[in-house]
Amino acid sequence: MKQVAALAGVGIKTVSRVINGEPNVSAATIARVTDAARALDYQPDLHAGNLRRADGRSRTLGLLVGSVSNPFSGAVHRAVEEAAIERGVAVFASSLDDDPSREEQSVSAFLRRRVDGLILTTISPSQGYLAAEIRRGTPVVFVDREPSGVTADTVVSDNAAGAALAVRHMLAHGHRRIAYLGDRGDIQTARERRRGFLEELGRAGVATSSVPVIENLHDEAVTFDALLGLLSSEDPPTAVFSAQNLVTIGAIRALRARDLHHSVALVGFDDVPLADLLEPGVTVVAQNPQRIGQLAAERVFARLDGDDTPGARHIVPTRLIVRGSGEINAIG
Amino acid sequence: MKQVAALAGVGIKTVSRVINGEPNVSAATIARVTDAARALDYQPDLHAGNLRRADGRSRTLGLLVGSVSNPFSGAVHRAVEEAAIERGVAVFASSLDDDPSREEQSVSAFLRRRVDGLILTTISPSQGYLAAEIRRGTPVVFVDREPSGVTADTVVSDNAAGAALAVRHMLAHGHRRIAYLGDRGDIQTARERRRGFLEELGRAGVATSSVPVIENLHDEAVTFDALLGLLSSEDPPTAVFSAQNLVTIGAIRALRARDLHHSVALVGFDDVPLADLLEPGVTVVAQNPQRIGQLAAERVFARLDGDDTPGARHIVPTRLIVRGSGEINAIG
DNA sequence: CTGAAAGCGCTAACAG
DNA sequence: CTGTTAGCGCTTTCAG
Repeated sequence: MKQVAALAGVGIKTVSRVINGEPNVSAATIARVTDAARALDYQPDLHAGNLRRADGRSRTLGLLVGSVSNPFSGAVHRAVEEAAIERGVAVFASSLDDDPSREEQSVSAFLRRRVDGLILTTISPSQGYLAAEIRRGTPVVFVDREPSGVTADTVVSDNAAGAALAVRHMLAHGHRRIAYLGDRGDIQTARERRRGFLEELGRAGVATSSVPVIENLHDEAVTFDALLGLLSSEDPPTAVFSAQNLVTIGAIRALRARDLHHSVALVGFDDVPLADLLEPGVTVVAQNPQRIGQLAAERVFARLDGDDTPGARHIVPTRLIVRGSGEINAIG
Repeated sequence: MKQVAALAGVGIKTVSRVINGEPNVSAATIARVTDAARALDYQPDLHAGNLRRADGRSRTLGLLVGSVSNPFSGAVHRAVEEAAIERGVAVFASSLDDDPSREEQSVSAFLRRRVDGLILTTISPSQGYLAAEIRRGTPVVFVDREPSGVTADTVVSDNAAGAALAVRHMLAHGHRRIAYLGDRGDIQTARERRRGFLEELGRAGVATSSVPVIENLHDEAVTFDALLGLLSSEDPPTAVFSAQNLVTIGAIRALRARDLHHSVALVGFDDVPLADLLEPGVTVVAQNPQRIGQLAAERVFARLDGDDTPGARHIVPTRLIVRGSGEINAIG
């Protein structure tokens, strides 16, 4: 900045004024400063400025998603970035990969870089470590999973309701023996989906004690093996509810391996790419990750703009997409 | 930091020493400072430190990918983050979305935040605007697409060779009339793939002037329409080479809509999720985005560690994955 | 082993 | 309309 001032033959403060578009600078001076800045390829140091700036804003957000390689996370990221870019805000994005140590590590990395707000997918048993930061006024919004130990804005799918919807759909097609294939039990979202699933079965009069429930499935391979085992058991299910993305794919593979994809029903939670091109098409309870990301960003910016209402839960509806695999009727 | 120093009853510099793990502090003092920091939930301001620090490193990278919602970009992002996290470096990730104005805008946002290095996917006709920054010593690595107007490390797939591989495969199955469905012509990578495609056809003695080449396909819908048109033409192709992710998906849909997916061959460039579960399975020339991201990160860190060899091109091989759609023989 | 003073690049407050 | 001075939170340098 000093170099620019020297080259333009003005004071350092005038350069600052031009860079920030402050009033009270003559057009000629503006032009000279602009030229000098361009000539030197000058980029203002945003962080140095924020050190002294009144609002102290870094125009930066920290985003922690489940896994950058999951389409759900990709969509959330995209929506957040979209909203951020409109406000000239940059986004730090990290992957949780369902590793509790990475959660705190990433948050700390964000905080050291003085982000203006945090959008977090979490896995730790408690987010109490964020209480002080939230009290200090940093907007924190939880996405996809509800926090524990702190109160803050939270944006989630209607996990239990969505799972119930899937169950009702399968019940309507005559199924009574529906298996639950779920993600890790330490993931809050997974527990919600299981709850919705079991409660709906209970309401339909199915003895939930006899329902095949397999959890801690976290990738295709593990799910594949687990479902194969279940299909070979004495009393195999006539329908399967797979409560996550990758679990659904693993389930598809297992059903195909046993050539049961046309006789055992399958409904997945969260949409799967190309699901409509498979045979049969994969019926899913689709989430709305765009909306989740968008809402999360909205909440952060509302807080930054002064909203100080208490943190609330925002629930984004899911919807059933019928494609074939969920409409296979129970036999007998 | 002042507060921590006060609470611990030491000087501000001692706090600094403890935070940075510098030697020459007594164990007792370390303990007191650590306790005070924890009590106050103190997070050092990384940027304030870098203002004065000798190396001036922000421990931050800027990453610009094609589109966060494309699995290819997701994989690159993941690989870069993986490598970065090992070194305690955070990653800013932005999406280009093939908008030239966003390219410079994002780079500028990164630079204002004083990232240590840049990993960029580009779309502008020239990256000359980066010349000064590169000269200044900021490591810049281009991924997926080669830059124009500057020399720097570049990590790309062997686009032309991969396209040629696809062509050879289809020629071996008796095809002579192979259509090319490609992405936007202003994308360097797309031009390379077309070149590889046409040159290989030429080598096989096919008159390239008669080859159906459709470009500027950038999403499923446009591709769908374009291929439908081509299939209805007087001399429809017996095989299709789709030179990009989403183009491949659009092509699959079009072939199915005409019920030609078992009679017209299809080979795609870049892998598609669940490609092996479709009927027929989708034969592709797969890229290795993990390797691309990893290599790019390696190059940035090597530069930061002092490597000052001239910028070079790093080519990541592709490989043909045979799944069915590419092995349909030409009729007649 | 520890602290005081100076300064990184910038903006706030005030003076001209 | 423009420049000067102080200070943001930290590290450096140098003195105890």
